[in-house]
Amino acid sequence: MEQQQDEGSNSNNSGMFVKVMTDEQMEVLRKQIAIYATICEQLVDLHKSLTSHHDLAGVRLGNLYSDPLVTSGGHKFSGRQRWTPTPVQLQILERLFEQGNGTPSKQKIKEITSELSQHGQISETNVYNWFQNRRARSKRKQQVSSTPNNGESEVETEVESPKPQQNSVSTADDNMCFQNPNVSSGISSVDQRAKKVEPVFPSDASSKP
Amino acid sequence: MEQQQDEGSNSNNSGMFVKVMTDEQMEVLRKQIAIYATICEQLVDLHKSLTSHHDLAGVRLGNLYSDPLVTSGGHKFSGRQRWTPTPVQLQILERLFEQGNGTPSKQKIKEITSELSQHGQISETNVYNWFQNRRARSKRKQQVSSTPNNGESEVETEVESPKPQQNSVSTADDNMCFQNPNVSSGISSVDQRAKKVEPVFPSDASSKP
DNA sequence: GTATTATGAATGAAGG
DNA sequence: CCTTCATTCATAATAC
Repeated sequence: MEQQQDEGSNSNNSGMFVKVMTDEQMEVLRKQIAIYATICEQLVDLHKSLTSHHDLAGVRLGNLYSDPLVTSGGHKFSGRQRWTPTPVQLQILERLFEQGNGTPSKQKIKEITSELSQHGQISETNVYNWFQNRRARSKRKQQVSSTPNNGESEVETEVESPKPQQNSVSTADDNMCFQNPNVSSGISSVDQRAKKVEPVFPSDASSKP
Repeated sequence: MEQQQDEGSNSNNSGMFVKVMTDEQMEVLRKQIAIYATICEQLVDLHKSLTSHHDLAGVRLGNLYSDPLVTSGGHKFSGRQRWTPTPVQLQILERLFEQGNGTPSKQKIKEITSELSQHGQISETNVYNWFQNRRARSKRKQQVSSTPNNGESEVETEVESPKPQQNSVSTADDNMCFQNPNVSSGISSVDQRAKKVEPVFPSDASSKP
């Protein structure tokens, strides 16, 4: 909406069109702008940091790991790579999976881990996860392959799963909460301050681009 | 904050201290504020959406699956079946877990559920499961961390590790990660606009909190 | 380089 | 409680 000179009766002024503000108003206004600027800056920055690599085709998106001990420096992406089995380990694991058909007991896990640690860095969790995933994968594969497939165009079975939650929309000021020290404080303050900003101009600032 | 009718009798101020702006400046200013407001609103909203998932003591955070406003369309939302705590809920839960020394009685569960339902859909079962899982997880973590190795001097010299897998041996219980779905585009635009905003007041509007 | 696939990891829920 | 399953996310690997 185009802002008219609703507030300005100035129109009838002589030549100059001017708005007059008190010093106080001016101060408030300036503060608001500063606050907004700060907020936007922080938020944008945050998002930038969060999205290290731009989105893909719009399907999935990347992510970024924030360093826990950073606290000061910019964004250093200290490695946090997932375990990757060495070929040797993989071989052993595969073999165990075949023979020990689907029963990776806890005790076994320890043994296996010990065994595999001789061939590379590994932890029990890795082994555990590996078996879990392996099994799930196998099962899934079978399911898919065994799907009778009913030559018919498979209809959208899931008609309309209503969203279970997400009702947090209407809540008063349900703000986002981050646990991360860096982020959390930043965001919190931002949010708080955002709330405090009061519009000087009653004109609609709610024109979504 | 109340706005007075400054605009009205802008005429020459008598003894008041006033600042004068041209109409053009006023316009610019208002636009800037509007833009800032919009940006902030969007960003905050965005963050809310992004944090619909959860994470905390764990390692990662969230996800988000739907909502493409930019992506043309024909996008059906995949329904979510299992409960996912909202950030607020998670925060509360974590707190309770810490303080409520590991004994979520049935009665407590009800209370907590009531409390949490204020921040999103939730059921007692969810709370119960959450506590159970949380506990189990903690315990597991401890176990793992308390098992540094097989007592054997770690064979760090993994000769056969063709892959640069510098697996983080640490139990890595603190790492924050945000995921950004299709937000990037939005953010980008926002960012662009933010840059377009030019300061009207050359004065110190840069009071960083 | 980008998009796709494979797979390690996290977690809510169910079973015992 | 503890274990197991199913589902999903994130990322290394790989194809394009």
